[in-house]
Amino acid sequence: MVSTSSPLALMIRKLETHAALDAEDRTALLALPYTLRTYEPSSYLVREGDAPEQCAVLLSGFAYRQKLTGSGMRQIVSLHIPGDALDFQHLFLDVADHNVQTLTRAEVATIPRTALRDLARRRSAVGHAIFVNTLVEGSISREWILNIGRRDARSRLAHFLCEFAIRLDMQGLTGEGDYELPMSQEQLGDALGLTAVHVNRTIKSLEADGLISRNRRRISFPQWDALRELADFSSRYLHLAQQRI
Amino acid sequence: MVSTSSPLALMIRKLETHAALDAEDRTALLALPYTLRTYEPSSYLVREGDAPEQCAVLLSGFAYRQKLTGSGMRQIVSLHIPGDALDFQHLFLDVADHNVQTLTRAEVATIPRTALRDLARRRSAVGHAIFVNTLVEGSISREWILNIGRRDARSRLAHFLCEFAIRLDMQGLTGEGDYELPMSQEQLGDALGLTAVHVNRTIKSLEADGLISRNRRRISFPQWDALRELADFSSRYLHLAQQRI
DNA sequence: CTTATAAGCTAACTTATGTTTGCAAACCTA
DNA sequence: TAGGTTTGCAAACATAAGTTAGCTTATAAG
Repeated sequence: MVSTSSPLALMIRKLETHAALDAEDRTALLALPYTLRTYEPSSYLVREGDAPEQCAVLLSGFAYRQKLTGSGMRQIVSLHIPGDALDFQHLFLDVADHNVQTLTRAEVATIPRTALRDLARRRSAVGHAIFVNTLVEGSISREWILNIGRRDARSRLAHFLCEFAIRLDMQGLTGEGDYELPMSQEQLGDALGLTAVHVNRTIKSLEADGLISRNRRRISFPQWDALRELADFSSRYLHLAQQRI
Repeated sequence: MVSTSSPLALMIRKLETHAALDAEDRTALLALPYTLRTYEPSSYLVREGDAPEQCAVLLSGFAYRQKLTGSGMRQIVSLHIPGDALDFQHLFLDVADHNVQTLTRAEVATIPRTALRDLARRRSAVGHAIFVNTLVEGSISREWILNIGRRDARSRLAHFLCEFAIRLDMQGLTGEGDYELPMSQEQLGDALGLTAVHVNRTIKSLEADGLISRNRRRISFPQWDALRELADFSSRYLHLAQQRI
């Protein structure tokens, strides 16, 4: 497996959940130049309209993509956990169409996009892995559209929580069966297309039904199957079992 | 430019809006094996759970991607116009995570995914063009999440109409400044996360304000700038000016 | 031409979600 | 310890959007 000594190891692990890489691919990825930096909560990593020359990879902490309406309303369009690449878009798109912001304090490795682009071209398995990663992100976006467009607040929140828990599990970032949800109810609202007030109501309602249980932002799922049922959650869209070609 | 004699010419035109292809790339694309078929309205081209071996390209007519909730509610997650590839996802993802359905009668070319995959690997400009196409689709998904999550019905519908008109224009499919909107109000609702009744109210409201004008499904925009303003529409997310590398 | 069907339209009513506001607990930072 | 700031919580109220249902107008089929 991958050496855990390099900060990029987690990104490689993520890429390998959807595509096969051989030893040379991994070596080449580990040989990529990068710079490490720690960001405070709410720091911008990418701003809409920017022409980023770097690709950011999240090593620890959480981040999200976000867009703003002309009148200043915020919509979080994706949530990212350690190991996620935040910037594969900008390998080939020249202008950022959304903002990327840290949720918590976060360590980020930035790779010059030319280096990554060259590697993707040189080693087709790497290019393939990046492409598949992008496709899976696209699938998640489609599920979010469904979730926001057609599920009521309870199911919508439940679905979000299921996705969050499962993605953490897949990256091996899970604790004792409870999860630190790293966002305020305001931010949850921004992710779900709801107001903070209604998120609060909805959390309370799930809690009252025994579907979640929590202590500050630490949350656990005493009736996982019931929650999953309410959420109408199927993990197909995460493509976890993607055959590695 | 591209010969218009081949049915695949329109797909090539689409790919070239975001990436440069040389003569050899075009020749190779035109040499792809394909079968032509005409589908009736509402035909399924891909079903969630399928493992498609073909890539579908829309030559004429309209189509959409769609997901269903456990309780049977439908959400349209993207809309497609002639020239759009409906299936680049399935070049590298093995199981479909959504349904693809025709909106109108439609001509579709299907290409064996192995052939396209090989070509993408052999000619990196083609692979690049496909990747960029996918990235732009991802950007559109993010804008839809914002649209559905944070804009009210009037802006949401206006935004949808702006996108539709501009995308048709870009593909050169536009008439005299009016557009045939190929969907029922029910389907519009499914695309916008609204009910058909509310779509009707909202259309009427835009019409009463003189922002749109229509005759059956033929629609025109007597005050384009005002509509665009209401829609909070910026075309950045369509990446129309994407530099062709 | 007649009928059947789907699409558009409208109205009355219900409800989920948004808005505003205030307060209290937790958290930071000095 | 104090003071400011963010977050969570709650209640009262407002409203956008959903629901149901019926009626009209196109379009298609016989």
